[in-house]
Amino acid sequence: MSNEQKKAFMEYLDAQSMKLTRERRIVLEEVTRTSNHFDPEELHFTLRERGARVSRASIYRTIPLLVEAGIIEKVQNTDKHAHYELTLGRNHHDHMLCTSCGKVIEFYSKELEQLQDKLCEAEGFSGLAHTLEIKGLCAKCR
Amino acid sequence: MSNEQKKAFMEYLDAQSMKLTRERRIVLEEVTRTSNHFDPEELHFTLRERGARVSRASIYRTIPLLVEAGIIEKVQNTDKHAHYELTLGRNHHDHMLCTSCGKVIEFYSKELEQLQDKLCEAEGFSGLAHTLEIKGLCAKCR
DNA sequence: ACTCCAATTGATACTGAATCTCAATTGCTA
DNA sequence: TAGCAATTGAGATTCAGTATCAATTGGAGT
Repeated sequence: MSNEQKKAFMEYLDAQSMKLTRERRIVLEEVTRTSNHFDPEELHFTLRERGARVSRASIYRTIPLLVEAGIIEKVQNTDKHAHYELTLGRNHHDHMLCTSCGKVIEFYSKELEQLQDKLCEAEGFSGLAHTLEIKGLCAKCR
Repeated sequence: MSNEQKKAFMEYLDAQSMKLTRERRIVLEEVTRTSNHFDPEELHFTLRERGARVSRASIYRTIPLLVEAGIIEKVQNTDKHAHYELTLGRNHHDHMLCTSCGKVIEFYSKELEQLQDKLCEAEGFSGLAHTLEIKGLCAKCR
């Protein structure tokens, strides 16, 4: 886990008069350690496997805090349950999702970002965040 | 309801050896009649109010058929439950969502579409559909 | 380092959207 | 018009996510 992420969380908690508990530390560590994408149930299972005792309730309670602290973001996808990804300390990107094999391609385009800013301006809209998901077939599946 | 929508549904059902039942007709009519955006529970309630007897189960069973038939699309939003919007017979567009007042701005940009095609090509990806949602503040709320 | 108390936790109950079940009903094809 | 596969409705079920509340704990103040 980068210091940046831990620092951001501690600052957030402090600002809210919240405590950095053992459970919150473990969740943050796991989120930043393993993978970029995760969902709450999977996280719970992984922690159980590794012998870290953190209840399901605490995981569900901690995730929104990490979102609020700007460390993770909810990913928009078709699935019924929520997915998240680590964002703090990583560059912004959008997603292409292969509907055949499930592959996720992360991509970034400066041009795209600029165009979106232009479109927001045209509507008098102040854009803060966006999610773009393109569904289709990856090179292998097409 | 436009003929185009009814025709598309009948063709889809036929191709799947499915029947155009009273219930499916009522759901299609309501979806195309009222609004662009809706969710299943709201649809159920509205139909009850209007005295049309269609069970919740049938509504939940019909919606995926309308999606498959290309008549409606699931909308990606933060909410916990699914939302859909009428798409067949309407032009493609993306959304800006005001996080303060909830206002939804629909917009279209040819430039944006072309840029996405270009980005897909660069990844060897065959894009079929996309959703872009920009969150921020509308002109009034900013 | 110790005390104290509000914040937090875990176990479990609960909620609500969505799906499944199955006997009764109904489109459609011949 | 008959016949049967597809469909329906009512209610049971699932499952992600939330709420409850007694027991525990972090950390500010001393």
